[in-house]
Amino acid sequence: MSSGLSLADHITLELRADIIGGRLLPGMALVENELVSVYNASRNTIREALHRLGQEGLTRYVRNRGVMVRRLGVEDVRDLFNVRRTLELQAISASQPLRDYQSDRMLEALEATELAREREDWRAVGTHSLAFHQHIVGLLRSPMFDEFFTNVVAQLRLVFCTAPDESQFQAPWLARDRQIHEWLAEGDKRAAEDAMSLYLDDSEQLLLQMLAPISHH
Amino acid sequence: MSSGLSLADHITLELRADIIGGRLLPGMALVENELVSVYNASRNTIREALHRLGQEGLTRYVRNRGVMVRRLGVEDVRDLFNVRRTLELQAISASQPLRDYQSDRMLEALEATELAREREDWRAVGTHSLAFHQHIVGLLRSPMFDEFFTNVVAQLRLVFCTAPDESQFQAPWLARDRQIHEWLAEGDKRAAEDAMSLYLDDSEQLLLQMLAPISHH
DNA sequence: TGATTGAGGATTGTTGAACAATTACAAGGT
DNA sequence: ACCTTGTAATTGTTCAACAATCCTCAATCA
Repeated sequence: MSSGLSLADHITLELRADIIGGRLLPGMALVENELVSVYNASRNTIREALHRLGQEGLTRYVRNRGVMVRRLGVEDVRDLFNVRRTLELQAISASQPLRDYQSDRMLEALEATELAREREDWRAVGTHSLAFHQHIVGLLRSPMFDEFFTNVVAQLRLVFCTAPDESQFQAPWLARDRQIHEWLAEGDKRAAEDAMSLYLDDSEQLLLQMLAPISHH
Repeated sequence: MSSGLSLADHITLELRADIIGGRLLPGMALVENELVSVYNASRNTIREALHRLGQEGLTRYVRNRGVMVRRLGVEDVRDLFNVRRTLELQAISASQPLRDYQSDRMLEALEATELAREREDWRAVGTHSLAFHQHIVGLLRSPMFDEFFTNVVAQLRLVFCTAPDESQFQAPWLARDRQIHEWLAEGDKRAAEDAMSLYLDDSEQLLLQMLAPISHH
């Protein structure tokens, strides 16, 4: 067990995977005692993990009432896309010509998206597509933004959990991602930026109207 | 003690204030047992507070070795200013005409800076000047960015702790802040953006050359 | 009926002590 | 000088207990 990670780290990891993977749905309560028996850890360790998830924005914390998987609303999604627009568009417009390893990492993400689509694993499609966008933000070369955007991505995946599967292939997201990468690789930042801007608008629109029916608290 | 805040919250608050206020200097070890006797709290509670500060980037955590006040280096400062440039310049260039309450909040911060300068409280000068810049970021109207930038500001204040006091008044920062506000209030975003860009460049330059001598270790 | 109140139970907040695991440091042998 | 080794200090984790708070739901009263 000398994995270099503390037990609380492991539990945080597993809980995060369960939330992001949709096995723990928004609104579900995370009761300390239950988790104690599930993970065979002490309450203190569990608490540490829960607090951490709270700071990542994956859970909601109410004093004396505990932790529940966060339920993201219309306002939250708007904020998330404000952040995406600011960071992703800035990353493109301020980017130097793509280095090989940067382009390669993006291509890997796009390939993985393609594979996931072929086996109709829509959750994985979302995951890998977001990985592509994380690499876009990586163009800013800022460790702080990288870490911050990791949380943004996690919260977006949480929104996807609320979504019915079909909505994933309503639009050719993958093709648009590829197009953006293409333009970036060619050095046509203007085209890439415009495409990304439209992409984000459409994506936000889709999520918002998917969330609208669930607006009654 | 029904302050609505948990004990761990209080201790986190006090520790953060001590770090940012320069009473705990970068490199100092935060030993759990010492804090237990200082704050009359149990180790678990202390640990919770320490972990939280770590996630804010104010402390460094090494497994099995504990927590120490973070020592920010040249790379960290460069990252911090990358972030500042991205957010503050974008906030200005994408801003709507200033609402009264927005302008008022900025003016309050500038007045407070002025007062602090008159009583030669250089730490307070830095604090209130940074509050002005936090309000700039507030123009983005993004709760996520607001929270994120709060951490950025905290880390910058940590850098100031390393600095000798004199460096605070080498340049007329306050006048430049005022000028930026002026241009913003008049709606001249271009001028405000350019001034802010220069401001950030100079500020980064100053901090970097102040940090250069301490680059060993 | 309908609103209020008030146990009782469940859950979190906090403590204190204990032990294992890891690290730092110094003493001693080669 | 270099390598062991042992001891102390510190963190990692567990456990059990109790206080504080909140929720539920039934009993009470207008």
